[in-house]
Amino acid sequence: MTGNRDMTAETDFLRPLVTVDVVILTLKDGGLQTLLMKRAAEPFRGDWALVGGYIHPEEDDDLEAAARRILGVKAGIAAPYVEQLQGFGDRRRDPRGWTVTFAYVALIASEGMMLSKGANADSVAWWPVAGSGVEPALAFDHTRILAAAVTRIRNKVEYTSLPVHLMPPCFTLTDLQRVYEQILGRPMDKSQFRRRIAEAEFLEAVPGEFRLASNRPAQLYRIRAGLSTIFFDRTI
Amino acid sequence: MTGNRDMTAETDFLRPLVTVDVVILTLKDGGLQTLLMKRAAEPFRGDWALVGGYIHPEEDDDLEAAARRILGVKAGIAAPYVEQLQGFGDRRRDPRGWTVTFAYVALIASEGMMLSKGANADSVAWWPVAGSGVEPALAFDHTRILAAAVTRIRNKVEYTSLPVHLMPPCFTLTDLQRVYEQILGRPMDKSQFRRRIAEAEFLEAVPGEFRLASNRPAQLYRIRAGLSTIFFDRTI
DNA sequence: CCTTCTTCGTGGCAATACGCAACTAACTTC
DNA sequence: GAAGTTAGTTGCGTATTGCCACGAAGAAGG
Repeated sequence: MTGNRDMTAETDFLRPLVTVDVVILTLKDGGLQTLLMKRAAEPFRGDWALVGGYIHPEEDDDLEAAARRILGVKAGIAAPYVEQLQGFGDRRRDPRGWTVTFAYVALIASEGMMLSKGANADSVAWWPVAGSGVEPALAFDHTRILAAAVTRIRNKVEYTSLPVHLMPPCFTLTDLQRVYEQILGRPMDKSQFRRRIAEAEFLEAVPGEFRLASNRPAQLYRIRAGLSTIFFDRTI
Repeated sequence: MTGNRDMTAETDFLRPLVTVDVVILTLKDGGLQTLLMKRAAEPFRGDWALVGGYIHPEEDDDLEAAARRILGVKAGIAAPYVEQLQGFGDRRRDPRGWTVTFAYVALIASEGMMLSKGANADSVAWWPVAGSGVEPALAFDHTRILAAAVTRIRNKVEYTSLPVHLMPPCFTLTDLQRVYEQILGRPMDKSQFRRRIAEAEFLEAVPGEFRLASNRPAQLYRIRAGLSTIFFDRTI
């Protein structure tokens, strides 16, 4: 026992560095992909890592605001779907000392991703997610964080409308079904799928808009105004 | 812009105090109840608050270890079901300055709860959860944390075997059904309930053990060895 | 203009699951 | 041994699901 720890004033407790790490997921080339940055500084220099940064309490009102700011500054991404995943505070996760992180998951549509190089990385790239992880070993405990994120999203897709955040503003029901199928890794029945979407009533047809090809045109849909993620009664 | 923030060494970033707050839930008197401590110190002196404490990075291997240690030290509770809920880091949540917390949820069986008075509280009590909260206004943002915990647990009960952690080591299927009903607030069909439990195969009959009363005795069950929380295919 | 090709969107069952309620079982009490 | 109470199972009408097929709507090509 150190003896004096429990008697010290609150401000004498050990204070860690606090970061936010964001697992950015999108759908590219028929599967989930995540945005990683190659670390330019020690520790783990040269390793791939999640997009993350320190919280600036003076300008970040809360944790989600910090996540969104970091998303903008480090990856040039604005206002996607952002959800807190979990905190990680293992005392050995950072060789520099005790560092805790709040992990977030962000979903963005495949389009409109402008990648800007961060000050702390010399490279940014999309990596395909195989299983619940990615090919290279990641810095810190980021492999574990990524796995937790992918598991969370896969589970949630089973009973929510979460994949709409991976879609462009207008899309067809077939498009949406493909996205569900790619995330869940299994084919779904067209008839069943459309029944579920219809009774959840979170989409609306865009009047007069159709996707045209050399076949029957498909109705375009968009998310009904004011609605965020919908929870279905049962699995989709 | 302060100008010098982004150029400082990592160790110069603002470091918050880091706490763990545990929402302890049990089933008493026919409903969910949560364990609260009356604060003996400022701020919020005299207000009720969640059981919480500072992380001791030298002795807590990770966040869950800290939660379990605090559970033991502050509430005298050992080894129940513990799950991380969410992190809260709003810069205004603590009037003393920036403090972040990792909120946990703990479920314990109604029996075997020895309440010990913590150094920082002059009173400990169980409060019934009405809706998703509790009658008194809580210290800090604990009302919000409690609401998030109750919502999480209620949702999870719909499709998991989570309520077994609120049960004694041996129990009857009728007991378990009552627990589900009390948490979800609605009656369930006996036949349906037993089918779901049977096909999930996470319970085993305790051979020869029966609950005796002035009527037909009921088979006692226990959780099968090595199993934790089960996710059902559909809602129970 | 008519045939072919492709994808869209809906409709039609057979099989399964669910909700509901009755029924039997087992044990105590009077 | 009749009454009362809770345990545990069975049966059945109805709703939901899974699966597949059919018609619709366009482009392309002869």
